[in-house]
Amino acid sequence: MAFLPVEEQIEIIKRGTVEIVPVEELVEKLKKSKKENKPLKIKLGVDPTRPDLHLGHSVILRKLRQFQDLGHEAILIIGGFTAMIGDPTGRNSTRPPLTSEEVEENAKTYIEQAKKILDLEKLTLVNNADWLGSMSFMDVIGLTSKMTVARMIERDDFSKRFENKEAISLHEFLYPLAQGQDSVHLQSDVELGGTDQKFNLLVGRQLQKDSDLDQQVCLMMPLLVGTDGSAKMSKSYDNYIGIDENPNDMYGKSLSIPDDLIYTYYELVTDVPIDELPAVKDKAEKDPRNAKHDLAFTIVKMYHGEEAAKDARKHFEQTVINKSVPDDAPEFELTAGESARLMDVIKELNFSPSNGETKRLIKQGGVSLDDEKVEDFALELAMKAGEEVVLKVGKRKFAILKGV
RNA sequence: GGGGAGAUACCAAAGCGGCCAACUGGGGCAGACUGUAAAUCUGUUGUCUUACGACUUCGUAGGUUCGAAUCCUGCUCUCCCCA
Repeated sequence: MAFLPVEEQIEIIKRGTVEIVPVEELVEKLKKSKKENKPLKIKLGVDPTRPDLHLGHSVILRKLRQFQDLGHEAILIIGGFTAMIGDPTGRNSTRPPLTSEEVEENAKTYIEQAKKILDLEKLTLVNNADWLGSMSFMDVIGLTSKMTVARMIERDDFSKRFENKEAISLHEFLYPLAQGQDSVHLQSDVELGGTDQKFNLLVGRQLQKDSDLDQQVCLMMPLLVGTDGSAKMSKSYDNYIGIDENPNDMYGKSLSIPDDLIYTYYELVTDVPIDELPAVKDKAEKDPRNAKHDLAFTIVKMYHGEEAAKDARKHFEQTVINKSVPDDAPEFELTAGESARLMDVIKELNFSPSNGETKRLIKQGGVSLDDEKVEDFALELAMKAGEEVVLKVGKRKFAILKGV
């Protein structure tokens, strides 16, 4: 395929990026690639430790996809070997290493989800255990000689852990080197990573130079702030929107982001064309309510299709705005004439993890039957045949109880 | 190799023989409010039990005691200082 003019490529590549080091080299590489009609090798390494992808991961995967669409070669590295070390980046404690079986299993799940974003047909998929695993101890020592202790411990995450008197295992120092070695092996032209990966990406550049290779350009994407509006999106902070999540949750969670993140989300996680972004920004400021609903709709549509997005919008309007029963509330059958404890019904519906929790909910007015708050937690239900009662637990758990 | 400090619920962090299911903050959940699953305010936050209460929990295994998160011993792990 013919490559787009370099300026146009750059414009697409720059969308949402925080930093490209050095950008001039990227321009040169793109020029050369176009001239020789040879795609660039774009590297992205992923750690198969947490296989649940969310919008935060999508930021960088989408960037990789954009390179694919521009005709370049996307190389996704499953960090099979590095996962057995554990990336210390941004961590305040040592990661537990994985076994190779776990890695394989996680990698499968990862790809299963990543295919929603990447073009698998055109993707080069590799596992760094294939080359890192066969290095000799001597090779490893050779690698370590290229890095100084001072450089390692001046890194934020290490120095913080050091100051906080937390453990840093020696093997964690090898992580950036291993990642850099990937770049040497693949002879990558560009490596993608979050801003927190800057150090690791730069090590790749250095190691390539030491091996007399062309140096990769490092492209850093911002870390997407999660739905809480403060910390980066992460499963452990529970402020994430998973790309595999059901449409209703996806829609609702998207709406829960603070208003000032609306534009950022449009820019980083949606396909809204670049030339429409200014208008979107304007709308986000002037009409945040609708801008956010549009955003939520767009996100659900991307991962579940238009129909699902419409349904999700409807569900949200029904449950949250009108506080009424959603169409998709599950039904729960009760034998007519027999009494059943409400607490048990709630437990069977999985609406509450324990009876203690259920009591608390009831005490606080969080449970209602046909819009009437339940006050007695020992309530016994006795349904007549054909009777229907709407049970609401908490903010958004609904069920239709049916007498059978 | 030597010396010292520490391990508490989802996280952080008090408690240091009974009043401790364990202060406090964060998080979570609920109620009110709201364009919102945002913000704010209030309440709540081990399991079982209608309730009285019972049971499990303070790194781990034992021990002392009427009684232990709190005292003693072994073990595991972590941190600091010196070499």
